[in-house]
Parts: sequence; C-alpha cells; structure tokens
Amino acid sequence: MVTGHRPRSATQSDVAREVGVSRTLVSFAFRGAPGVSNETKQAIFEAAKRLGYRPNAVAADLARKHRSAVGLYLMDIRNEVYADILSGVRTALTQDRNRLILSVSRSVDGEDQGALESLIEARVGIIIAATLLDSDERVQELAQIVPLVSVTRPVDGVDSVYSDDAAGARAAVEHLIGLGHTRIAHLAGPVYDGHTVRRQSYSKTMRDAGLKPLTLAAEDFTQDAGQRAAARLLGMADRPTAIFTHNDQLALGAREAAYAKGLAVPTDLSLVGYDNSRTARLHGIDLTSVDLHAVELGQVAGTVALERLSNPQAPIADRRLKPRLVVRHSTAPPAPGGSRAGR
Amino acid sequence: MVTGHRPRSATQSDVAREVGVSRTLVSFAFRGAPGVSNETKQAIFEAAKRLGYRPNAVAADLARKHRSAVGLYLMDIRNEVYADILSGVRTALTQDRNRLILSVSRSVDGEDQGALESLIEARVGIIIAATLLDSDERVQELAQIVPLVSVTRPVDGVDSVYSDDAAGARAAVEHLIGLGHTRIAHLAGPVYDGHTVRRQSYSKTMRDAGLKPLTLAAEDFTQDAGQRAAARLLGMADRPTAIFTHNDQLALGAREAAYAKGLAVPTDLSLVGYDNSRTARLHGIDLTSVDLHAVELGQVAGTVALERLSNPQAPIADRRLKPRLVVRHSTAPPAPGGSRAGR
DNA sequence: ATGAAAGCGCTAACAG
DNA sequence: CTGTTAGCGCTTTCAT
Repeated sequence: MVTGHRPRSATQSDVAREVGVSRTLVSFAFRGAPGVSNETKQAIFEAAKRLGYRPNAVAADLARKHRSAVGLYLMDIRNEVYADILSGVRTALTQDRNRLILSVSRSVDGEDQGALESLIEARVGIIIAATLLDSDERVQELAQIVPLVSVTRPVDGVDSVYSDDAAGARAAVEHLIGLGHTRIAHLAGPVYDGHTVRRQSYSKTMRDAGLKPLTLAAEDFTQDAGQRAAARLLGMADRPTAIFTHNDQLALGAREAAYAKGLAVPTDLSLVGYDNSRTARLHGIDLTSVDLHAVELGQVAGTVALERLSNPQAPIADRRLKPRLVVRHSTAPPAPGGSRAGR
Repeated sequence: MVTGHRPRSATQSDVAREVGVSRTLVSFAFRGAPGVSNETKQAIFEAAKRLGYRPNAVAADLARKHRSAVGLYLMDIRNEVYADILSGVRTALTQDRNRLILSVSRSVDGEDQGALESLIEARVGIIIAATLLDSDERVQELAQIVPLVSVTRPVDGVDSVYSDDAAGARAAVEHLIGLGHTRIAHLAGPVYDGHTVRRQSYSKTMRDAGLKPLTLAAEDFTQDAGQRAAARLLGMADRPTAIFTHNDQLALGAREAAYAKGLAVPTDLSLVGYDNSRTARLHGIDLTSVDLHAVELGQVAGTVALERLSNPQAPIADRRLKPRLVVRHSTAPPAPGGSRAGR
C-alpha cells in the first residue's frame, strides 16, 4: 500500500491525445458546451475515466478570469452560531459554485486581517463574512477589493444580512422588566466597532423604563469569559437579580458562576441569553434566549452572494431578519427579599 | 458607495511596468527570494501598494505545480466534535499553508462523494477527512488520487489519526457494569463501514461479562434521532436501566426522551455519552462521557498532513490517542426495584 | 463538428 | 542583481 510515487494527474491534453482529438473538444465535452458530437463525447468520457482525469477547477478559474469560489470568513467556529451560519451557507450554494474556502479567526485575537487577506489571495469571487470586527470604513474598503456580504452586522453600502439586534435586545430586557426586575445587568462581549447594537439597545430600554443600566464587558465571547465576568457581577454588594448576556455562551458561563456561588437560576438569578442555541433548549438548562435564526442568516447570505455574483450592478442588499424571544425557565420574577448578598 | 465597476486587479506585470523592472523581480520580491536589491524591493512594494496589487495564490500554485491548499472534509459541522477538529486543524496549519478549503456534507446524506470530488477538483495538496463513511477500499482508492489523512477512523495503508474507540467503549460499558447495571443498551449511529468499533466493543464487553447486548441504531447522529430511538428503547417491556450512546448528541436525545416519559437521569436511567462535548460539562446536564480529545485530534491531523506534504515518502502515520472516561452525574447504580415499565 | 493559437497570472530555470 | 523564456492546465475566439 505504500505506493510511494504518485503519478502526475492526467490533463485535458492527455485525454485529447488518447482519443485523438484536440483539447478544445475535451474542454467542451466536460463543460457540456454544445458542438461536440455524441460519439466523440462518449469516447472522451471513456478515455477520461480510463486515465483518471479530473478537471482542474483552479486552472479553469484562471483561464476564465472569472472566480467561482466563495470565501467564508467565520469569527469563531466553535461558537454554535457560526457553525449554523456555515451550515446555512452550504445549503444555499449551488452545484457549480461549491468551492467554499474557509477562513476562521479564533475569537478575539484580532487576526481578522490575515484571514481576510488569504481569502483575497485565493481569488475568491466573493467573501461572506460572519462578524467582521473591523470599523465600517475598513469593511467598506475591503468590499471595494472583493465583493463582500456582511453577515450578522449591517454595514452601509455593503450587502448585509443580519438580525434586528436592537429589537432582540429590547424584547429581552422588556421581558425581564415585565417580570418585575429592576437590577438588570448586561454582560457584553469585548468592545468592537459595529458590534454595540445589543448593548446600546439594552441601555436605552433600561433608561426608557427609568432604570439604571449596568454593563460589564467580558474579555471574550466564550463561556469561560462569561463565567469570570459574571462572578464579578454576582460579587457586588447590590448584585443584579437578572442578567442579559450578549450570547448564550456568556449566559451559560453566568449560569455556572451562579451555581458556583450557590445561587439558583431562576430563583436567585434570572438569565436571558442570545442565539437560542441547541444547548439553551435542553431540559435542565431551559435558557430563555433570543433566537437570531443563524441557519437562515447563512442561507440568505448564500443567496445574496450568488445574486451579487451574477449581477454586480444590483442594488445593495439589506436583509434584516426579525429575532424572536424564546421564553423558557431561566427567567422568573425576582425573589421577594431582593439581594441577599452583602448582608 | 455603489461603485459599480470593479477594476481588474493589478498583476505582477503592472507592478513591474510601473517600477520599470521585469516581472521576475516582482515575483522574487514578493516571495522574499534572495537576489533583489533593497532599493528595487522598496520601489516594488511601493508601486504594489499604490496599485493595490495582491499576489494571486491560485496562479502561483498552478505555475509551481505544487499544491499548497489543504482540503478539509467534515462529516457534520453542526456537531461540536467536528467544529473542534476544525479548530484543531486550524491551529496546526502554519502561516504559509493557510488556505483551507472546506467541504462539509450534511450528516448521513451520502453525499460524501461529491464533497470529496470538489476537493480534488480544487487541487488541494492533501485532504484531511474527518469521518469518511465509505468502505476502506474506497478510502484507499481515494488516497491514491490525493494524499489523505483519515481522522477519527483508522484505515489500513492511509495516514490515520484517531482515538482508541474500542478502549473508550469498553471503559464506558465497564463503568456501567461496575455500577451494577445488567440491562445496558447501546444506542448506535447509522450503520456504515468502518464505523462499528464502538458498537462491537460494546457487544464484546457485554458478552465478556455474561450480559446480553442490545443495540439499536438511530437514523442519524443527531439529538433528534437519538430522542426518537431512545423512546423506543424506553418503551420496551423490560427497558434498559442504562444506555451507552455512540455520541453525546444521541445521549442528549436519550435524556430528553427519558424526561418526556417521566424518567429521571440517573435515578431511573443511567446515561453514558461519547465526545465529552462542552454541553456534557454543564451544571444540570453533567453527562458521563468518553472524551476523545477532538481538538487534539484535529491538531495532530494537521501536523501529520504537513509532514506528509513535505515528505511524500514518509512511512504511513498511525496515531492513536487514548480516550478518557469522564464520570459525572448521569450514571448511578440501578434503582433497586428494577424496571417499572410493563408492570 | 473540430482544431490552432493566444492568453489567464505566476514560477522557474537559465542567461547575462 | 536583473531579464528572457518557457511553461502550469484550462478557456476562448477565430478559422476550417
């Protein structure tokens, strides 16, 4: 089985020679272009099979000057939301446009730049980027170089597919307020441009209700970071009775922090996450969360990308999906006694 | 912002012309090859910047006849294990070899073939495949066409990086037996070649202990499929007091099925999963599970791939990692009364 | 229906 | 140090 030498793979020329026709015919045959007699087509396919010929999509792209691969940039693949987006994009991609070049950055290492750059050098026809953390200006510049669809975040003048974060955050906070909470904290992610909608909507909703906002930024979007940050929140003298987090992972971290302190959810602490991940739905977790329809986001993004590719002149797409608050059992009215901490 | 026309991107020739040198120098400069004076280098970079020139990695590959992209085939990206493997592979890939072409199949739709084919046509230098469901022969054939490293599953004569499933399954079953269970069922995934190690190890361990194995195959590797299959298991007259599942998702599904029937875990049903996913670790879930070290699997696979690429003649790699049973609170001795069902 | 020839953007000897 | 000259595997006019 240790074959050792791997023969250079067959090319169109090899097939052409084998059959005794020109390369052109082979090319035509494989692309189903008209103008090849059925007999030659037969002969060509047979020879190709015999020789183990496979079209070289890379060379084809180069010759065609028309890039067929789509690049996908994902902020953090280990976050279920991004895996879902990828899954959605995948289903939207058609037969002929199925080369998906992936570029993932680990969350929050600021390596956006290199990741994107490699996509450009791979000459993808379009980049679907799920959560770029750069400034709007940078994103717009990038979109100048290669068509780009921004997922999860709207950017002016750039195709965008996202969820209405302001509405989602408002629904979450209003739910908590409706339950009777007044000390509602917000556990945000690290601060980045163009990623502050949820936090701002939280603050506004709080103020509109005459409540004082309290936002704490975690160091990362992960569960661990959420646990650490929440521990600080729960250690406060006047600790919050409810926390609304930027995403489910942070909420799950907060949940662990609460239990670590002997606090139960929702009895002692109400929790609202964001993403409605599969984990949130589990019996025993039952996390109230805002669903941003990640799979659909990916699907729509894929479709938008395909459209843009086929018509570069089309007007900028702006697809905003409606999020949905899913109420489960991690939220309840605050305990009558209020905070026990600091007593 | 609706720019409309997108100018054909600058090429080496453009840069060369701008500076007044030959293309060769530009090529050398960008690859850091020796033999370019610092002054020309300066001039070249400046001109390149001015022109917005980006190297075309695709054309470079073609010319170099040496494929630098690595293809990654993932069975099901929405399964945390595969996301972890991807994450591990990513970290192993070095700076210069960072073109990762992804190909995911949705679990169990038998679309392996097309997904792999597209990787071949993209002319990747090597394919890292996480859970190929084909027969060993097919995989070996494939490895003939393009270097391949099989992740998660050992294939004779092909670079393989996997976890010792036989040992993992044995540990799981023995744990259950040690607890006093005798009616231990196995919830397997769909039947595929080369994917039966856990199931066989389960059966063997049971028989070795004088117990009768009972295996049920779910229709898919998902939580939903697990829930449906487990519901059948739990509806039996002599229902099992413990279930060992092929993966955590199936276990989580079984868990839901149990609660739906009013059965509590671990009081009425002990559960052992496989993967030790982050979900398994959550307070309130506390699933006993076999850790196969998915991230590490990906990392090692990435390293093996790099090695293979740099030395095609190297002996076949066979890296087997030791799994680890993590005992949590989803397992306990069986209830004294035995099964209540059917009474 | 078929073929010849030019070229996509880049690398890689081989010469100066 | 710098330039010339062939390709890489494929598509695409333009002829025949």
